[in-house]
Amino acid sequence: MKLVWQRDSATVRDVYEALLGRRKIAYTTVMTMMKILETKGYLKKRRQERAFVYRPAHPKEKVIGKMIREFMDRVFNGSAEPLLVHLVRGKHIRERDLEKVRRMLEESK
Amino acid sequence: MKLVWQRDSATVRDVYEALLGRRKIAYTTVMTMMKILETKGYLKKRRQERAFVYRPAHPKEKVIGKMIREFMDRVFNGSAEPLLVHLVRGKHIRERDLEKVRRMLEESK
DNA sequence: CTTATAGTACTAATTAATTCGTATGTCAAG
DNA sequence: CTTGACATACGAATTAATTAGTACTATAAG
Repeated sequence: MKLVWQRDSATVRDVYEALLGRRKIAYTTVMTMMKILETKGYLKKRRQERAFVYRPAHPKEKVIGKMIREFMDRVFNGSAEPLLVHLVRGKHIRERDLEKVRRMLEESK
Repeated sequence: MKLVWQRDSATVRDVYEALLGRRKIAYTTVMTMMKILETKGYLKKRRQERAFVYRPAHPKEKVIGKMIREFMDRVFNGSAEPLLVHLVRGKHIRERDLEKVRRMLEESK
């Protein structure tokens, strides 16, 4: 998914070659993965020339939002607050970013 | 895991009965799950009377911290800031909780 | 027309996770 | 001593996810 997002659209070959850099994998494996992502509704495909070109079916923001929500549901029974607390209190986050968040919160007041 | 945390310690039977409330499941299934959690280092067991009593092997905070980090790595390539931004901007979080976070941030300044 | 190439479709093998059954042991009640 | 309740150990069946192979098609080069 990330790879398709980065490129906004990508063929199986594009993704295949990008993945090859990191690990050994078969071309058809990538094909299968992308087909599954398609049937699950994360990618759309469109024939272009000989090959399929895949693009995201939904805006990235939306998908990530859904992932966050699922994570929250699973780990914190759906409430965001404890997650925030962890993030702020733990050493997950750099001081510089904290400052950014402070400002954001001020604005949205 | 959640169930053991809630109880601080639990037998297979405890967990089994708690799960039964939600879905049909076999006693031995729960046993296997807990044994796996043990070999993976999430639970410790200790014989008590006839049965094993399981307790968390690590403090809950620590485990959850690890899960958050893994999630961040996977989804945001390891940086916390975009996750924060999502949480604050999206409708994941109630106004009341936002206020709490604001206060926390002020204090930790 | 033949062949090499790049692609898909379909199927199959592999691996990992989940769920459960059977055999067996222990203890307390009768 | 026998039986029933309750436990574990071990192995196996099931299901889901991941990875890959083979057959077939279209196209462009020669």
